[in-house]
Amino acid sequence: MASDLLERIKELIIDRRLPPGAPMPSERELTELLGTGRTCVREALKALQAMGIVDIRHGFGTYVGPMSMAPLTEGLAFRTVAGHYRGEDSLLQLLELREALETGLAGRLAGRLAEADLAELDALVARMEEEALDGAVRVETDRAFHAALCRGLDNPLLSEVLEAFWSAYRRVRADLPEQRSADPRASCARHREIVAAIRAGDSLRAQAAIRDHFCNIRSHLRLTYRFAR
Amino acid sequence: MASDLLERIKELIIDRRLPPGAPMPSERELTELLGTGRTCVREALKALQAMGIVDIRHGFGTYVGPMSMAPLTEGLAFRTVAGHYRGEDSLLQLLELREALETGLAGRLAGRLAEADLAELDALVARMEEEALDGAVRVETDRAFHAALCRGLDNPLLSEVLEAFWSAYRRVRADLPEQRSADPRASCARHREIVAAIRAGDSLRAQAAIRDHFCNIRSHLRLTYRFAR
DNA sequence: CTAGCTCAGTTGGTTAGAGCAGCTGACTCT
DNA sequence: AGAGTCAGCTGCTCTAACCAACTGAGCTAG
Repeated sequence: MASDLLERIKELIIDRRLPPGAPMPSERELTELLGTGRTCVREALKALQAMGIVDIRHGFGTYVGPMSMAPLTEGLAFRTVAGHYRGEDSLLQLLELREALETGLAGRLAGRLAEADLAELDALVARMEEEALDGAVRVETDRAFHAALCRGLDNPLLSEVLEAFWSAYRRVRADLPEQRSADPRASCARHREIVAAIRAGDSLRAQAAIRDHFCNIRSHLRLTYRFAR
Repeated sequence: MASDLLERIKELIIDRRLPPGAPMPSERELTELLGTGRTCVREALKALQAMGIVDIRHGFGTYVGPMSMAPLTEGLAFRTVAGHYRGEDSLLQLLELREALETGLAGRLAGRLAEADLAELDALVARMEEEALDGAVRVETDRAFHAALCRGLDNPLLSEVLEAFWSAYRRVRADLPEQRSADPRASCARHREIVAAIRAGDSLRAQAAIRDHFCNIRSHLRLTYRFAR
């Protein structure tokens, strides 16, 4: 009877055309509305929260979630860590996933990026080079670069999914102890080449640059694996 | 106090190296183990279930989940439907996401697919053509084609993510009423071209074929949008 | 009159206890 | 030996009460 509670709450959101950020009925109201106990309502809401559909704020209320892809990060990171500890090359798989997506992106992106976006990418690479001199590139800078890359596509979903993959990768690297980082100088050069290729409108070159970038990361990853076993 | 219950249960899985399918402690045991009420344990488990980390079976027990990307489908489909009803081109975004990923895939796939896989793809296209004569291509056949495509990559994560995107797209199309389907005959030809390009080892041609395929779907989608408004 | 505090009333968070419902396996009766 | 039953696991649902976070109205002190 209360097994399709999740669906019914989803329907409620759809039917009422509730936009992200809109307040949901309170737990007590939902309890009456759906003719079920509060426990079940709460369990359903928790599940919806895990999916990013709903946003629960203690003492304040429940709201329609931002519908971002952020929850993906959670599951993906966990899956990857768990797989890693069981001896799978899950981190490598995650990296390949990102590579496939970004490669496909670069193809469509080349020559279609506004000069403003290109300038921002230039600035980010410049900052990377600065930071590389001080030792290591800040994580935020790298994230900003990848985020700026797909902004030009005008596809929020794509951006968020990529961001989620990136975060998951990052998180897993942070969770796993043994890590050796790549040469930051070489990494900068690769980033610069990516921007150059896109500016030149050379789709093939852009893809090659991305692939090259990932190939480098991958080889370092493999090194890590070898030492870990 | 019980706010990081989720994390603690995840840790439990990691620490005990529980593989997918392994039995979790029962709710009552977890209650004692974590020193908290049963309600909270259940809420946490529900959330974990929504992330695919745990698999709950009534009257049987709770098990470590398959860690598949299937839950992604849920959230993605909902987000897309909700966005659509609010006037966004969310379905188009989802389609572009798939396109970017499959394009990136095709690049790496070309020439690297075993003959056995290619033969299977051939067979699937042949079946499509048969079904096209009877009216419309069965959904299962299309799914099988896309699934077979990435099997050659030996990257389960990639396959699952793609499958999740595909399912979400499919589900949304089914949920939304107004739909006009593409010409099945033309669709078959495009699928055949994709296989041919990959067999030829022509990375560029394979990408073009995929792009072409999606371009066709997209134009039909746009048509649908125009009529819907 | 205003700045700040307090408190009542909202919301979600947590707990305990009871009973329901699905599944398994051993035990019993035919 | 086979079929049916039942005890004992599991998760599911509900109730009722209380805790904790936050808001906003209203009061108080400056």
